[in-house]
Amino acid sequence: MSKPSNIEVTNTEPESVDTGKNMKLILARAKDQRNFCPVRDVIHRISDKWSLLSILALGTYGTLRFNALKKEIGDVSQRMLTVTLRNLEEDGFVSRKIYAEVPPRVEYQLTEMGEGLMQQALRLADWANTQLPGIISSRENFKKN
Amino acid sequence: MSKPSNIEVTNTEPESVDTGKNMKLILARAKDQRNFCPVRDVIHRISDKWSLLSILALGTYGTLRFNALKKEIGDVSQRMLTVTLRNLEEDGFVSRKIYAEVPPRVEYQLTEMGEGLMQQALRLADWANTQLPGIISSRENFKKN
DNA sequence: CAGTATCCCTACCGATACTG
DNA sequence: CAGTATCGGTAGGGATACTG
Repeated sequence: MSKPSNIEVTNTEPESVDTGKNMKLILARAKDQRNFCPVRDVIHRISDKWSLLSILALGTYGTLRFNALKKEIGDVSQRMLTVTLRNLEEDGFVSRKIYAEVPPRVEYQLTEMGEGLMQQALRLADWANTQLPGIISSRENFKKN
Repeated sequence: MSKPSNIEVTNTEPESVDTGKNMKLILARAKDQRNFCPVRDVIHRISDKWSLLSILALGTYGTLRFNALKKEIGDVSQRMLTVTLRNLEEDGFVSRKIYAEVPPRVEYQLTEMGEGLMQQALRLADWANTQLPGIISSRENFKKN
């Protein structure tokens, strides 16, 4: 649990699925790390209601103050934006700079790791978009049965 | 909402982040689709507690019966495995074949789309693993302040 | 401006018991 | 074997009010 000494998951070939014994290793590790799995961890972080939108907004504008970000996202509550940003900051995806002024000014921006996360999200978005028609028709088909 | 006529997100270059006006389009669409966004949809599907593990198990073994899958995952409740599999089936990631026998036999396996989803997950896993040290140290640093 | 603090509501999830 | 049905606990999230 200390350090991930050897990474079994190294899908450099996006077209092919790892098969056979390698998959068993991956599965075994996934089960092992049930309570501390980096994948689930990252997914959990971006799967809440506002993280992705916050990351996308920061990626778009570079730097945003709290209320500018809030206005940009639109319908997020003040509380939830604070919680979201603190979590992202804690994990190192977002940096937070406080300027000692009155009234206070706080600026948020993506860290390098945060930009990496956004790229992962965009990738997933790309794939999801291509799959969308299939998902929708599958759902409609499911309803009928 | 009917069909995604033009896909703006086409990150074929994994090394670079889309910048400028393209990002604004992406952000605008993400906000627009707040209540029906394919990305959030897919993320939401795989972000629950058991979907990823189920997909990984099915990807590993190819075909599994309900109780075999349950045993493989280990600590999932019967109810939650049923719910998880139904959701995955509804979206077209998992197929479910019922054999008219007594006692009943039901076999689950990944669809083609499900294998695609697993590949996306493995990709994300790969990235997450490389980022893990950074995330951990960021968290520890955060605690101190 | 950029937050906390409080309350409350809902969705997810687990345990247990029952069934075709 | 492969599920439902029911209940109850917990975490995510929103509304509102207050503050350095």
